[in-house]
Amino acid sequence: MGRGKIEIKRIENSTNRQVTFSKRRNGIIKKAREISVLCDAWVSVVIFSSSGKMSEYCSPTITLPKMLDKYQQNCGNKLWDAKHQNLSEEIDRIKKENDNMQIELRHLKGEDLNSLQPKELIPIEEALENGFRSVREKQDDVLMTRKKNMRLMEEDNKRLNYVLHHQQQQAMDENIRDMELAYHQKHREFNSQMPMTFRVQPIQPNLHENK
Amino acid sequence: MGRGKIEIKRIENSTNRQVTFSKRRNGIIKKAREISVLCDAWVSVVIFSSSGKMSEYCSPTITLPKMLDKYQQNCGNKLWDAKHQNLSEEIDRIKKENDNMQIELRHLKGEDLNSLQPKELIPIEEALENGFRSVREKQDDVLMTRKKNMRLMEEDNKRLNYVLHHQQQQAMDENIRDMELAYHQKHREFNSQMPMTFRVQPIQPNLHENK
DNA sequence: ATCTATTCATAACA
DNA sequence: TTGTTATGAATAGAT
Repeated sequence: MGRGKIEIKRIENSTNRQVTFSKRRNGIIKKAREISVLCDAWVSVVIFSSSGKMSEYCSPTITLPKMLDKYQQNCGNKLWDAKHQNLSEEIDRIKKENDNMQIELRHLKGEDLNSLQPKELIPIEEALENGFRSVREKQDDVLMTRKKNMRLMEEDNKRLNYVLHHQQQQAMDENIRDMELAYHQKHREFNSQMPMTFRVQPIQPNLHENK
Repeated sequence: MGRGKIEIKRIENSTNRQVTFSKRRNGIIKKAREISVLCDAWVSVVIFSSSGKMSEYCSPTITLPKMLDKYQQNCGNKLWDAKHQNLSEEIDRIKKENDNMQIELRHLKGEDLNSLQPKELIPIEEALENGFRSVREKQDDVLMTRKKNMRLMEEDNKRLNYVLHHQQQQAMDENIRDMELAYHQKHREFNSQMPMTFRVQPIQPNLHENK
């Protein structure tokens, strides 16, 4: 069907293959829909293109899971049993792993030691010693770091305090100078309107001027 | 296609419906096979007639279970039944438990401590201390028991030695007595056939008899 | 089932 | 990708 008959074998031209795929996929799904309407049939079609894109059709009034249940009932093929078995096995495996870890943990915590042979205590003791040593080292690290930070902070603090104090001092000094200036200014103004005898003499600041 | 166009709706005539079903079903499966060959596609077709008869097609190189796995991956639909789901959930649960234990174990063994907050080190240290103490106690117990057993064994040994020695002594004494008896007997027989001067005199054992 | 007139699907092309 | 069309395929109805 088409402009020429084609042989049923893989279409080598990738573009052609893609186009043919699209058209034929639509054709199949149309046919599936038709047969399910015309003949009361239950149909499921799942198609993956070579590039992995999925298309599906499933008759209305039924779902794919139900279809597959029916499929299992019918053909006896065990669709999920294999999968099921795998899961069960994995569970067993993990549970065993779990139990072993559980036991190891309990032993490390000093529980159930009576179930052990005296010789088996030795590696546990060693593990505990190693673990303890590591934890202690880590804690020492933390402590050291903390102390170091503390020291740095203290130094920083000291420095800041010093700067702050210095600035305050400076500010105060400036203030005093300003006050002095203002004082002199005022006096000059004041004295100029006063008889000499009433003029107020500066007390301290200018002592050196009189020397 | 056919002697006349048909409307796509349920075919009321049962015979016609059956015939049409057969023909179209073959058509679909043929098409499915063709597209899978022509286009490298993976196709699964499952068809149930209204009377419940099943037909299927699945691309070669793939099985229906695999198709369904792929289907699940693609569309996220849960095809598996509840039982299956439960298993999956249990696996997840156990795996998480496993991971937690794994981490705890590593921490107790002094590994991966850098991933912890300093505060988190404390309970670990305590656990290690407790564990260590328990193991030591257990070892002490073992030692004590061993010493005690040793002592008991030694005492037992001593006792046994004593008993053994005693028995040996007794046995020897009895032996000697027997020998003496035998000796006397023999001498009596012997001496009775001998001149007096040749008679052998008992040496030690009977010294006290001569006193 | 088999046949065949007809409709349909689609390969090649645009 | 979409549409067109010549052609082969599918199939409805008859046998």
